[in-house]
Amino acid sequence: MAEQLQDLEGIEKVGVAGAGYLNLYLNRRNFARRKLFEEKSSLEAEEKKIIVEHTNINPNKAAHVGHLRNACLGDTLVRCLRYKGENVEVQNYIDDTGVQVVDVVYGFLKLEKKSLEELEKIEGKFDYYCWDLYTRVSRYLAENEEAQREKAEVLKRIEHGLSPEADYADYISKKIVRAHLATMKRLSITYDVLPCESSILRLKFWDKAFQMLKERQAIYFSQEGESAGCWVMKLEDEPEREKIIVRSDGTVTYVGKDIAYQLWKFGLLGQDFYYLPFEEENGHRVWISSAEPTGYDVHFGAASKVYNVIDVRQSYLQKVVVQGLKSLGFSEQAARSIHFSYEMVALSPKSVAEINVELTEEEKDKSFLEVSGRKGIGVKADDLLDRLEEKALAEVTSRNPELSQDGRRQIARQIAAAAVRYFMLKYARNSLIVFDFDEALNFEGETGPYLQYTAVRLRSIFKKFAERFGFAPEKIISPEIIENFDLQALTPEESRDFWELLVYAAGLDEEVLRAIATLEFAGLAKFTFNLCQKVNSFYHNYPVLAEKNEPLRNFRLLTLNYVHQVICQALDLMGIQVPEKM
RNA sequence: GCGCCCGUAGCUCAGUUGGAUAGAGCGACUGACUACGAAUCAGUAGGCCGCAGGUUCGAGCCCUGCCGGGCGCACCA
Repeated sequence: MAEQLQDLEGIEKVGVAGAGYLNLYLNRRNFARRKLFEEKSSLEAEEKKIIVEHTNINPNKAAHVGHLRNACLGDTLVRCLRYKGENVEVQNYIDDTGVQVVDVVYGFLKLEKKSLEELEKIEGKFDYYCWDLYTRVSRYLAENEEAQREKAEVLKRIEHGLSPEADYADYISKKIVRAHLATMKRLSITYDVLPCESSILRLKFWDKAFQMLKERQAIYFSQEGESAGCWVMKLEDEPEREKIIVRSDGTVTYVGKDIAYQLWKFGLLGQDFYYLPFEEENGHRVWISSAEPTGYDVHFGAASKVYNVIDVRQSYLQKVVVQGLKSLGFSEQAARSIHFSYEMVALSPKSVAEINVELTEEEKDKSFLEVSGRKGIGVKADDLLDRLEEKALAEVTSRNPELSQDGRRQIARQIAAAAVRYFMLKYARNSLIVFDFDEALNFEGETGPYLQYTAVRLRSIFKKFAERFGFAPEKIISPEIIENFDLQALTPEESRDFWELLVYAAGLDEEVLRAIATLEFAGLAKFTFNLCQKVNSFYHNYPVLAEKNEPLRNFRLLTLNYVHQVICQALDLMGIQVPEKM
């Protein structure tokens, strides 16, 4: 085997290592030249169009840490796919007519007895206001059967678009969606389109999907048993189980609507929404669906592959959706419907103690607590970001007192966002995160701020280099440095460290492909962290500015410059910005 | 009851389709700022990889059983 591999391109020699191993030796000079100067990304798109759906927060309360995990994972997937060259559309589904919004509408109508005008006058953070109201309503509904009937009536009126309930739902959900988008913007997360459930209902997407499902006999009308009078779907791998799609009163369940939505995503419904601009910033426009013609000639959906970022608890329902596609004969699309599942974020007892909620005796005994909007158990995303910014601001101020107030605030925002994003990515997706403030507020060790700090210091070296030697690193970056530099002249230690650093840094593309294939970003996070550790150690051991030997000095600068580029690229993929100073 | 997930250092977690001596961070302990920024770096200690079988030349990883924890299995979303 060793002999046959002898002629491989870029391979210097092949050695038999024993124990069944072959060692391949790279032609080092060629490898270095290719990595440092020639090779750009060799990745290429494979899909016509990819839809990534993430965030999907019920628009009835503030976003919490669990939602942050979803959005960070989804946005990082989007960034990785785009880096690979894919055409990606980001969707954030808005369940603006669902029971959670109805609860809050009911709360405003019955508990608060507020008119729409009064509602508009509420001061402070509206999403926070609703957070509290939602827990009050939930408690009230649980204790009051008559209220549940009243709420059911409100739900029906909203679904049919009747005033005033539907106006409340529209006002509340839109206002809260704006709050969510503002929260996500703090983390550099944006969307292309916001498809609304209200649009799906009014444009009768479901009716069309229902027709298709009936025609293909993907669902059938149950005559007996518990599901009598319902339209149900049988599960392929669990034939004894059936899932109700249409209730006996003729209304469609959430899964049914989701099947219609999934069909639309693949362009299989033969119908599209209308769209209105919802927000715009830096030339990027976020569109929202509408049930009425709007005059805008824009279209979304019709993808060749779809990722749904939804927590693991919905695995079963996602399976039903995929089965729906399959039963309709769209096996290709079914195979390209990817449920990107991840475990939830729970709270440590210590964190719960900080958020002022009452716990039952049973809850007090647990080692962690599930986030619950109904019970008001959760760390709000904006609260977490505020605390991080406050801490970061204090740190920045003590280190860079000469910077302006605005400048320091800007940096603190970037650091806070980095801390959150890295925190959400560093864990494997099927590992449960037990959220703890002390851990999340840490800026040292394996954290986002550490990565930023590494990049900032590298930049600082480049800046000082330019000041001292009169030219920027870019000026001396040329293949000649490698061609003319005698790699053999390096000490054995530096040679070893240099090659290790270079080969490691060169692995970014491979890491991104792996992340996409496994939908696992913990590896990418780890890769970036390890690279930062290596380069920190490297420049600690091998100074640039103090080096008297000019070729060696330039060679080191070149090395750091390359690694800096890779780190910045990796950080960008994770949605982490690099501050000027910190 | 059935299905899915987790169990690796005191704590939080990695461990690449089974591969060479199981790795990080935090915490603990030692060192390094008159220095390209100490949010850093160098080092020390700390492991029956939940338990028991099995497959394999080789298992933290695959199979079976058990123990412990979590989540699903709505005419809720």
